[in-house]
Amino acid sequence: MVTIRDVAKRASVSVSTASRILSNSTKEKFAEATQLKVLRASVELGYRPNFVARALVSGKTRIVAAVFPRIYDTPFTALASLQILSGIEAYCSENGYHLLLSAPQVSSGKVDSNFNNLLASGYLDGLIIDSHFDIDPIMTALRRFKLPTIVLGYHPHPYYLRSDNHLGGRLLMQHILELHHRHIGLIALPDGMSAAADQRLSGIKAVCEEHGLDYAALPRFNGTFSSQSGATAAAALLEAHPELTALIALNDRIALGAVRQLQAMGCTVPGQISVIGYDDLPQTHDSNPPLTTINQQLSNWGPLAMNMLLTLLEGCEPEPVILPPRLVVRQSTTPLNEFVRREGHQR
Amino acid sequence: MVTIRDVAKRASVSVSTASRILSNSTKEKFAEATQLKVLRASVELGYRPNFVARALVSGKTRIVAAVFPRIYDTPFTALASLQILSGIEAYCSENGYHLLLSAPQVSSGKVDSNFNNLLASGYLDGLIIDSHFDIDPIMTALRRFKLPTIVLGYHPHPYYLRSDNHLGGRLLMQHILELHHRHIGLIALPDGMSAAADQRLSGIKAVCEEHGLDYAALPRFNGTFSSQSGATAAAALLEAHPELTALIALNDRIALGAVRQLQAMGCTVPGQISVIGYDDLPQTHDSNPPLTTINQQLSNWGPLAMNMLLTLLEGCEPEPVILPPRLVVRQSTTPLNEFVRREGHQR
DNA sequence: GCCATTGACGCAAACGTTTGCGCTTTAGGG
DNA sequence: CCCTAAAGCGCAAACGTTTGCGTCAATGGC
Repeated sequence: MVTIRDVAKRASVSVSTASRILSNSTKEKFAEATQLKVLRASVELGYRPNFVARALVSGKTRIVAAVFPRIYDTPFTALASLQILSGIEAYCSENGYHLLLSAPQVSSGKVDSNFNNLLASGYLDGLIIDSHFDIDPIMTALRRFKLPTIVLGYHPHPYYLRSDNHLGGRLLMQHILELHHRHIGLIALPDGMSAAADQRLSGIKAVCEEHGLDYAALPRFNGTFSSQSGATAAAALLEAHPELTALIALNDRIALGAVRQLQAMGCTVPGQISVIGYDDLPQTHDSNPPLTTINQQLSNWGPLAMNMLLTLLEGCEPEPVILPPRLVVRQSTTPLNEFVRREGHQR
Repeated sequence: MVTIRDVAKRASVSVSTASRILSNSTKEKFAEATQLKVLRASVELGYRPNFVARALVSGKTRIVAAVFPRIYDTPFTALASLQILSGIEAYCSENGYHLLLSAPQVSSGKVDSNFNNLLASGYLDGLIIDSHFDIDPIMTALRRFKLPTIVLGYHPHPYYLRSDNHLGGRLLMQHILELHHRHIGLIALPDGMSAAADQRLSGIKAVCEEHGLDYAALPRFNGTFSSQSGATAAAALLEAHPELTALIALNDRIALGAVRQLQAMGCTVPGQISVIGYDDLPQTHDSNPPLTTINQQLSNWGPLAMNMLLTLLEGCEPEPVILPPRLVVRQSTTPLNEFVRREGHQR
C-alpha cells in the first residue's frame, strides 16, 4: 500500500505539505513548483488515500446507511425498495458517498445487535430509514447516537420524505367517479395497519363526501399485501354485491389478484367491472389488461432523500418533501356504459 | 463519545489491559477481579468500540461489498438482485459483517471513479460481484487491489457461484418433450449476449440430440429482456409457424409477454399452446395462468456466496458452488391432447 | 536462600491521515 | 539598513484502537 508518506518522500516535501496539497481543497498557498512535484509523485506512485485513516481523524466516513427493516423475516419488500435503493445509490455515488445497506431484524420491540453495533461503530455519517413498517424500536435505538437521519414515510420525524397518499386516494376515487361508476367496492387494509393505506382511505372518503356519497356504506373487504388476498376479496365482494361495477384496490398486488379472480369467474375487466390499483408496479404495465393505477414517483425518492441527507450533513435544515402522486390511466378502467348506468340509476 | 481510555481510567487499569480484556477473544490471563472491573466499567459507561480506529490498526473493517453493475443506466435488475442482496445482508449480519452496496456505472470499458475510490479506500475486506452482465472493466479495476472476491455467474474466476443453466435448459426441454410436444418454438436471446442464456440453449440442444431432434431446425426468435420483446416474438413465431404447440422462453419476462400476446390473439394457454419460462419470478405465481418455469434457488445465493467469502477471509480456499435448478410445474404447460398429437404426427 | 519461571499487567509504538502552530525565508516599506 | 508582514513549508500532536515487548512481583525448585 502506498501511503502519503511515500508520496511526500518522493516529492521531497513533508507529509503535511503533501496532505494539504492533495486533499485540502481550500488551496493554501503553495509554490506552483511544489504542487506539481507532489501531484506528480502522487500519480506516479498511484497513491490513493486511505479512507479509514482519514475517517479516524476527520470523524467523517462518507458512508451513509439505507435501512430497510426486516419484519417477520420478510425481506425489505419487493421492487419499491429496489427502486428507492437504486436511486439512493446513484445519488450517493455521484456525490462521493458510499452506501451501506442494513436490514435489521425487528422482533418484539428489539433490534438485532449487529444493527446496534453499526450505529455505534462510527462507520456512519447519516442514514435513511424506510418506515414502511413500524420502526419505533429502530428509532429508539438510534436516539442515543446523534446521527443525521431522513425518514421515508409516515413515521413522525422532523426530516421526512413521503408521497401524498391522501391525494393519491382522492385521485383514485375521482377517476372512478368521473367514469360514472357509483357501485364501487373497496379492497382495503385494516385501519391502522399502514399509515399510507389509512391516508389513501382518507382521500377516498374526502372525495365521497364532496360528492354526497356515504363512504361508510361502500362495500369493503380487507386484504393484506398478497395478491391472493386480493383474489379472495374480489370473490367475496362480488358475491355479496353483484351490482358492483368498479373495484378500488389499495395496492397493485391485491388489484392484480382481484383481476385474476374476476377473469376466472368469467367477468371481463374492464368490460363488466373496472379495477384500479395503487403503486404502479412494473408488472402492471404488462398485466392483462394493463392496470390503471397511481404512480408515486418512486424513482425520485432515492435522490431526493439523499439530497435531504446531504444538506443535513452540511449542517443545514432540509425541508420535508411530500411528493404528489399521479394517476396512470391504462386499460383496466373504463366509463360505465349507458345501459348499465341507467340501470344503476334505477336502483 | 466514550473511548477505551475512559473505560481504562474508570477501571483504573491501563488502556492495553482494557483493550485485551474487552476485545481479545484469546483470553490472555487476567485476574478475575481485573476482568470484572473492566467489564463493569465498560457497561456502566456504555462503551462501544470505534470500528474505524480498530480498522485502522487491524486492517480489517468487517465490511464487504455487494457489487451489481449498472449497465446502460439500468439499475441492478429487478427482484433477482433483491433476493440475492437480501440473502447476503442476512448472512452478513449474522456474522457481524456489514454490507456495502455498490452499483458502479460501467460505460465504454470504464468504471466510474467513485467505485475505484471505494476499492482503494481500505473500507472493504472483500466483495461479491454479480456478473449478470459484462464485468471485465470491473475485474480489471479490481486486480490492482488484492481483495478477496466471489463472483456470481459465469465470469471466469476461481471462486464463483452459479446456477447450472445447462441443466436448467435440459429440464425445460425434457418437460416439454414429456408432454409430447414436438412443434416447439424458441424465444431466445442472441448467442453470446448472456453466458447463462447460452448455457440454457446448450442444455436444450443436448436434449434435442438425445431425442433425435434437429435443434437447429427449431423455430427461433430472439428477444431481449423485456416482456414486450416476448410478445413480439410470440406473434412472429406463430405467424410463421402456426403448427407450434409449445413455446420455450429463456426467461420469465419474455414468457409473460408471450402469454399476453397469445391471449390477445385469441390463443388459449395452455389449451392451444403451452408456454414455459425461466427464473421463477414472483409475479409468475400470480400470472394468468400461473407460469411453469425453472427455479434457480435465488434465495440461497446470498448466504452461500457470503459463506464462500467468509472462508476466503479466513484464509481458506472455498469450493466453487454450482446450484442445480428445479422445474416448477404450474399451469401454463399441459400435455399435447390426443387429437392435436395425431395431427402433429401426420405432418 | 537463590535463581529461573510464570502470571499479570503497563509502556509505547504503530496504523495513515489531518491540522494547529511555529519556523524560516523573502519582500517590501520606511 | 531595520523591522514587519506575508508566503511557504515542516513539526508534532491527535483520532481510538491493537499489540510487541518489557517490567514487576510472586512462586516454585533446588
